[in-house]
Amino acid sequence: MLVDDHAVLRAGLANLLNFEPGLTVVAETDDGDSALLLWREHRPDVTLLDLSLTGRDGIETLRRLRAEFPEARVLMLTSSEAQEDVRYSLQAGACGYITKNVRRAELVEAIRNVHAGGQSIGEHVARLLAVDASHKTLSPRELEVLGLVRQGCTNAEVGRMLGISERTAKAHVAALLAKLQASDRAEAVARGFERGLLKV
Amino acid sequence: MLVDDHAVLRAGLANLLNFEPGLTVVAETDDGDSALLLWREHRPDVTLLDLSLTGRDGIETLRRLRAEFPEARVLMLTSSEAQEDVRYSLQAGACGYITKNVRRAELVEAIRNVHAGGQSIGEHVARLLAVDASHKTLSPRELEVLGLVRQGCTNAEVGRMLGISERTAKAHVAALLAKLQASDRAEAVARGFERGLLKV
DNA sequence: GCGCCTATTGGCCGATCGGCCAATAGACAG
DNA sequence: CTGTCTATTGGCCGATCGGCCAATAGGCGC
Repeated sequence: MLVDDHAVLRAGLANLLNFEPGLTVVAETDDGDSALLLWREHRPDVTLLDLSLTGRDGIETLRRLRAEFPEARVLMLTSSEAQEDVRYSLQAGACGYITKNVRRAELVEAIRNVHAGGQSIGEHVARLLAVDASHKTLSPRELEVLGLVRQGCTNAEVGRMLGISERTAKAHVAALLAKLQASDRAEAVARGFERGLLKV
Repeated sequence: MLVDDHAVLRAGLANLLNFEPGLTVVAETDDGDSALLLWREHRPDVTLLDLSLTGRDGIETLRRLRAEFPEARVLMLTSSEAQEDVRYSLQAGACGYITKNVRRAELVEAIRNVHAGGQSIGEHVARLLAVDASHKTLSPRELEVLGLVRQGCTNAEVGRMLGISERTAKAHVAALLAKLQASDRAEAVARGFERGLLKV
């Protein structure tokens, strides 16, 4: 099954995969919610899933799918190289993660691999994971603060928005800077985008 | 001709377009430099061009192609919705700009349109252009400063890096904040990413 | 040639930041 | 039950920031 918001890629992919012996595309959609419906209906052996979908995002769709069907085998096929995307995908139960610039043969191999029960991580992606592993994860609160800092909030404003004292906001920002290895809030925001914590 | 760093999409697209009466894919590549070579050799009626390529980026490739062959008709086909990407593409002489989540029929229509000498701007993209038009453009120097601010440089450091006084660096940062409508450097960095001035 | 934009620099100042010290309370895991 | 993590708050201070004033010089278009 194909789940991707690029109809052109889906069509092309379907065409391509159907020519591979043993592979058949049984369903496709650009929408996270209908992906769940289609999965129930078709029970595909392998699901190719993009991160950016029309409705709900790919990670959320993956979580819901795996919650309902733990046996679902999902191979992330996306163009995002953000470290957080990779990590959250695998944590949410994806069997693999490859970027869209793979060659045809690699994709087919990854699909067969996942179908056989294996894991498939692109080598480039594996490097991202390694880098990511050295990162400290931000707490939910810190993520919230990062979002406000991104909007230009001062520490006092962050405090007001979250109903906490300015002092506490400062503590969160300080934690942010340390975990993101940033020397000021501007760099912290940049790191947030680079790591995929912040989206455009 | 297809120029896109996603081999899978290229293959699919080629397959798909070759089924359209009157359309034939004569060449494809994932690399900006070889795109120029292939254009010279094949003189395609229409070139589909992505922004992210293996070597040189799409905008640069577009500029070089148009410089050498002003008659080249190029339709940008990309997943970027960054305002600057749209603007620079059209300024560099693209005949159209559509995002990869178009439906097949729309893509084919756009190709025929561009081939006939028209312009093809997706409606979603047109809205981005409208928003972008209200933006003031950053000077090259300001872009440079934004890049340093992103890295966490203080005004003094920016001055040192650029061989100018801290005071001048401050002036540039002040100009940045005004043009990006940001209240501090953190928000300026965020706006930079949102507008496509900064890349992950 | 005149005007606009860009790049450059100066002084001044209050607001804000980031780093240092230390402390309490709740949650969740081992 | 103990320990680690998160969230919370306080004071203090030098460094940095962003905004205000104004000025000069070069480039580019009308």
